[in-house]
Amino acid sequence: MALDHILLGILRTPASGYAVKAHFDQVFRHFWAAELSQIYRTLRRMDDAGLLSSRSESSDKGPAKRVYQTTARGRQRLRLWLTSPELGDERLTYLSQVYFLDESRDATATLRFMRELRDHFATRLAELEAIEQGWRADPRYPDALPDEDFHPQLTLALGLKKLSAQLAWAEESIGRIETREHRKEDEHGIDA
Amino acid sequence: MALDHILLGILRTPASGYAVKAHFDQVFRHFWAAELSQIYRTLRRMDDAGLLSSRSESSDKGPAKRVYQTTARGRQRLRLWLTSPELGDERLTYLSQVYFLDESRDATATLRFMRELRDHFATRLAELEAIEQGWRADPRYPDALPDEDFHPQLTLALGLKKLSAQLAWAEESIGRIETREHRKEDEHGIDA
DNA sequence: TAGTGCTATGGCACTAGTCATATAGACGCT
DNA sequence: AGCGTCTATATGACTAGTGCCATAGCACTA
Repeated sequence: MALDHILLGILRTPASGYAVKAHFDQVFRHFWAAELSQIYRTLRRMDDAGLLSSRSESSDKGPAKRVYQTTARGRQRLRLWLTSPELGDERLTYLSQVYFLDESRDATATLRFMRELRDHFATRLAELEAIEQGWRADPRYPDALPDEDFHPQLTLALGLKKLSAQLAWAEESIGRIETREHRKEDEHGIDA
Repeated sequence: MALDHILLGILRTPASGYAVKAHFDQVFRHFWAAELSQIYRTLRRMDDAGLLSSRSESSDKGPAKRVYQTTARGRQRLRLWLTSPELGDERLTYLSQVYFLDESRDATATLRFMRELRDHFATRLAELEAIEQGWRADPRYPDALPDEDFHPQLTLALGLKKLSAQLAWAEESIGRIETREHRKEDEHGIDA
């Protein structure tokens, strides 16, 4: 039910399904993803349920769009959702891969895997840092921002911290794996 | 398809569906969760597909169990999966809640939310640290561990780093929110 | 011997989400 | 006129996963 509530939050300012998708891709990218098909279906369902209202509006650059907005009941529902954190289990596929990495006996393959991970984290971190740079232009950044900007800024802060941790871990791990490999080679040399 | 491959990894040593569930709850808890119903259906499907083999075995503490084991084809499939990291989008429900936290106008509610988050992270971190303590008993910890223990240890290392980052973020955020509230009160005092 | 709890498997209804595809208006390009 | 691209909405088939429930063996104990 998370997507439902996220839409209630976004649509406090009116937008079309298409625009909402853009919002996900740009703003929510680092903690939530959603497909258009899923968005449209959910919007329709929540409109029927009276949590969103909609009106048709002509677009200047395409066909008519359906603009949704959170209703009073929707806002009520949103506030209820915000009373307590939802802490579902995280699913980190790449970590389960790391867990079994001994199966690929080849150390080169293991290192390639870990370097790919590291590069991914580095790229994502750079993206978030670019966003942060944009924020810094505001003299009120970070703690004097108005409430509606302060909280998004908090999510950015965690994104930066987490990605830094992940990147540091990847780099350390690569170093540790390399050291292990060298030691194995040395031992092999002594054995031979 | 991640669960499929995780099962291929786990079942390199034979186990029943019930035992696999215990494995998830204990060892994989911090990066993957799975329900019994899902596990049983997946095991059955992969047995049919020839990626797992199974045999019936009597149990010393309950009814007969079906013991599964990864086949040669299954191992092949597992190795293929390990060639490149799967970096799907993370979905952090609590972060989307934080994003909209300005909606609950009440600062007390916001702080309660963040403190609940902090407590959760602290608990989870303590759990992982307890597991780490167990590992430390081994004189080979951490870098001289054999491959099959070294890689699980890497996943634990990331878990610790990430949770530390999350905990630090939660504590900083609480401090920042409190400071904002005090400033608001002061301003209100001056206004009045 | 009845109850409780753990071991063990599995079905059913449901929800969330993906991927492919269809339709169509507006605009610019060739 | 036709083509590509962006805007815009939507459906159908499919996959992954949850939550609830049914069944049942076995051990312990009150």
